Amino acid sequence: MTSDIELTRSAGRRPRRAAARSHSAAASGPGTIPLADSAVATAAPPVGGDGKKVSMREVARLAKVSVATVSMVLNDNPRISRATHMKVQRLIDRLGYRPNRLAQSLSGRYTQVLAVMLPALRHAFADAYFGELISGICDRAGKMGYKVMLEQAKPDFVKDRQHIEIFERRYVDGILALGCNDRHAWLKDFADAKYPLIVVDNYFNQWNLDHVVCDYRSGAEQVMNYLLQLGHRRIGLINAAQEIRTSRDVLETYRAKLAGAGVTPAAGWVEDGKFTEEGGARAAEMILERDPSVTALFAGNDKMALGALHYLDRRNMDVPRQISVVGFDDLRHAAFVTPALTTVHLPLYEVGALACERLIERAHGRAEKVAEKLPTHLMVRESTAMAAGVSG
Amino acid sequence: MTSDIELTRSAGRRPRRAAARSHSAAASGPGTIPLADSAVATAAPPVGGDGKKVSMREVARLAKVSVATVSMVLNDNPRISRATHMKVQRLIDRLGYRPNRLAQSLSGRYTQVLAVMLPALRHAFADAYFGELISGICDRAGKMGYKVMLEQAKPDFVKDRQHIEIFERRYVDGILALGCNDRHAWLKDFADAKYPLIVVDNYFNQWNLDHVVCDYRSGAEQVMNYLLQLGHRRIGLINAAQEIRTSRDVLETYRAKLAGAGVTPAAGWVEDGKFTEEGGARAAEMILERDPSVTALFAGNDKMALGALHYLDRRNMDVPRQISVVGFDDLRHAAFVTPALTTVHLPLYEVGALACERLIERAHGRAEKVAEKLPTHLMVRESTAMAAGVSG
DNA sequence: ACACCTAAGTAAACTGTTTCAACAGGTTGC
DNA sequence: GCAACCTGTTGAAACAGTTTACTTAGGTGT
Repeated sequence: MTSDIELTRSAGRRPRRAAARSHSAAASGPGTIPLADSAVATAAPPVGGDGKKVSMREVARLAKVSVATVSMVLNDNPRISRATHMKVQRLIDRLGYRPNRLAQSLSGRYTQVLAVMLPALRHAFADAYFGELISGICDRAGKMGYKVMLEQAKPDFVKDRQHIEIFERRYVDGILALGCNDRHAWLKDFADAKYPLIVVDNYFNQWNLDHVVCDYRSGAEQVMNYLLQLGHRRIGLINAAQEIRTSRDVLETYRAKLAGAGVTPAAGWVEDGKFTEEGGARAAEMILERDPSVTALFAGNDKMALGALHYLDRRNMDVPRQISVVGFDDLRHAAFVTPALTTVHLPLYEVGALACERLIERAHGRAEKVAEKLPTHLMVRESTAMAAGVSG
Repeated sequence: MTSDIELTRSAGRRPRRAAARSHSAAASGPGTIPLADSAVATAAPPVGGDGKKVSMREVARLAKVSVATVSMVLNDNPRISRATHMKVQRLIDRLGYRPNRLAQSLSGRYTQVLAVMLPALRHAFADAYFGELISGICDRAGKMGYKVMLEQAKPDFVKDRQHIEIFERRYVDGILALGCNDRHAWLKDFADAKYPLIVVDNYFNQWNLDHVVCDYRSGAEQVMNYLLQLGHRRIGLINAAQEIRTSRDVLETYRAKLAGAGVTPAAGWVEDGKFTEEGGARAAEMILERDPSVTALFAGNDKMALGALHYLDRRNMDVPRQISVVGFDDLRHAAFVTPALTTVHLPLYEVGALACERLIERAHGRAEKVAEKLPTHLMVRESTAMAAGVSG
């Protein structure tokens, strides 16, 4: 690459003292080494340390106990007496000793790390939807003593079986899969629950996978009820990615609710908006070109709704007087736009946090399947009004 | 918390075979164990494995070589003969053996993990600015065989010295610090370059820290030159966070350029927009209230510029005919707004990627300080025009 | 007075890899 | 004919912890 620095693991030789420990111990009886020997003498907390990093062995030597005892002190094992515990703990504090997590994980059962798997979209990280989920995940993980690793499910990643490899090579204890859909066949490798994985904000019927989702059906129902109540009958749907189960839920709810109101939706009322602003604008255009009498547009996410608003603004159509627009997500941004967007609030932060917690439980032996559904609610703002021609 | 599952590390007892290896070897000469013994017999690739995870020892035993040899095969050590290399490699493939990364890192020098440190903002992950940086970081890290860990510099995190601890406990090889400012005193712990850290898209004069930044001064110069060329003289600045060096660079450039054009900026022309849409809107309002004759607003980031646009729209002011607006960042969103935002393009993806690469070099022994400045350029779109009263 | 029990602590095995020092066995130099 | 070198391989130490099985000392029960 652009650097000529060696990046191989077999780099720079590290000096290995040949069986030095046992000899020095033999030279003077065990524990006769004076305490002032090392960092103990410094009174101040060892910020930056004296260079050498202390190991459990060092602590044990200075405390005149075995490494097993130090380990047990660290893990609050009740077999250790109050006095020894205090003695060792004090030394730990004084030396600024911190257990090496690699050694702990190697020896123990857990890595205390989770992977967040993002779709291979170029701008997945710059997306407010994923950001909300990740925010919830990171907060909860931190509280539970876990670290979070970022992964992207690129074609190569899956082809190389890396989704399995991060477990086999003991990188992580579990995976939180965001933004996945029916085409992500690699997910079926987790259907047997051999390695813990939780699908976040989507679910699958074809594979038996753990999941934590928002209640998209109920959200869509609230939107449709509300629009129908406002007198809308010719309602367009800007949906997306039919390979996503929750998107299909929205579409099905839309159809069912229209049917329930005695309306047969025209084929032209539904258009794919590809989850983007541009797509949403284009979809709005298509729908209104095919049927200019449509009085409301229901978008499958806020981004597409904003795109639609944008298109309508360009066409000088008055939202909400001429046409109503509803989104889905309730991103921060949605409230801060003209007109402020009526939308379905998804508890994405909570979904992320809960998924994280359940995943950790799973990794620690929880047997029952995880299948949680969190409630959504409608945020009525300024982009919706009575259908034109209906008196309030 | 909400779960009663044990989360301690000292969980479930794992059976330990007592010195079984040496005994079984004694029972029959070394290497006389039949090959069909374990997974070797299966012809198909071991997707999912046979349950037991294979270690290097297992591979060595079946290949009738030492673990040292297997290790050298894995690391392509030239001291291993072609024949042995092939024999061992074939077995590795057949068994689906994957080296344990914890053991590798424990034994070796590097963890092959970097931390991305984000500010403690509730919505840091949902931010397009950070998203771009992280996207660049993750891509480059992946290409260089590194994993990326997410951290948030919350007050507790720093108070507990966790920014040091992630090194001491061998979680990571280095830190990429995003969104930091002069108040982040914890950064000075890295001034001595004891542990590798690179400040991303900001820099410090008070602490000697590695950094990779966009050229904010040059970006601001381009904006000011352009606005002055269009005839603007009464230019408002919506800036933010003066504890950020690059923000001060923008402010200083703004003042210098105005002075160069013989303009003394009124005190009321500069207002803090707090990097948010809401703040940008409020700042625009303040500036225009104090001096309604201002003909252009220059915002320190796109979010604030969008907020300003929004405010101007609400006030029915015509952008760009009545007033011009310029942003800074060039987020995807900026191009997709009415009117499309004229802004300074920051190569955030590239900054992230380069910072990542330099950090890895640093972790691997690079001695020279990292201080890179990437060029920016003006994206002229629809939100700017000749100043009112100036003929084109 | 002896077996039995408990509490507190320890030695050693174990996790899975890297790397060094040593070592056979074969060439080559002189 | 033997010292010197080279090649390929190995045993074991090292990394830094956890956990098990054992030991020792002291206290009870009968």
